Amino acid sequence: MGRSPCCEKAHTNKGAWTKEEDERLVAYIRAHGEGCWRSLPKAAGLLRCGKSCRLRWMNYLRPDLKRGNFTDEEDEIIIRLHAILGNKWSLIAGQLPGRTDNEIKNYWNTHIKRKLLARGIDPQTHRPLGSAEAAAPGVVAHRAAALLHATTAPALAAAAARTLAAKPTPAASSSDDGARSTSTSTSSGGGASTGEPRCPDLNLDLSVGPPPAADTPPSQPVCLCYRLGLRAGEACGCQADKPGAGGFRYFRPLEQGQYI
DNA sequence: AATACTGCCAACCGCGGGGCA
DNA sequence: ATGCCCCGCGGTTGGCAGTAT
Repeated sequence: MGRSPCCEKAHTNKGAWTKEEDERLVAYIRAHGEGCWRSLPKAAGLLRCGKSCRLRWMNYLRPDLKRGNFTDEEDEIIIRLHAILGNKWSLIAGQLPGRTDNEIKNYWNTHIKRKLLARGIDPQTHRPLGSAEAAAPGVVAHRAAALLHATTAPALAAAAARTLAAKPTPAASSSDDGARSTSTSTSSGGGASTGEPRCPDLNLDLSVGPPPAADTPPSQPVCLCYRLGLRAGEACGCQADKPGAGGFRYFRPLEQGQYI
């Protein structure tokens, strides 16, 4: 087939963005909004490919980005979500307003992995280090799929289930610096599951039963964030306290014996 | 002071999926 | 039904800054 290159590479700049380029991009998006990234560079007078423009905007120039260090609370949210979703950085980022997938990915590889290792937890499997058992792909995938069976957010659930089915605890980046310095004792996946929680210090039981202090019966759709112990206005980006409002991320637990 | 090493992060690359003709 | 186009994602790389020797 052969996909054509995304841009005329010979006529595009690469590498770090200059202040002028940033200003042009911001000015254009302010005036026209985010639109077709492929045609944006030309329209904005930038010698960049559309992908580069999108990345620069998404990861650096967007006005709603939260700059600065991650809080401990954000750390814990990332860890919890990673235990369920694996390296689905965009999904994780979706739960952390103002943070980008790239930022979270970098932060994971440089900080959180080390943090987990210091706690004696394998950052890949979220199991105690030294444990002979690794998470069983099938079991984990099925469990995640069940937990994330979506009603109004099929993409999220499907992506999570797909990911975990394909690679339940995706290997960390093999070449990045964080991995270079920390990814030594991790297992390569596979092996039998004992049913033991992947991360014993985290309550990841999202599958059944009402959430804490919930007045919703188990069969009701349940917000993933809510099940993770988040609340709207906190790190949770949805509006779990406003039923019926848009932007919900609801997940309905499967009935007993139900499979996806 | 110079050099080597390490950590961090912005940016790039290639692929997969969805939409559309 | 098929193929193309575009977007978005995850993995990876490169360069800069800080630290150690």
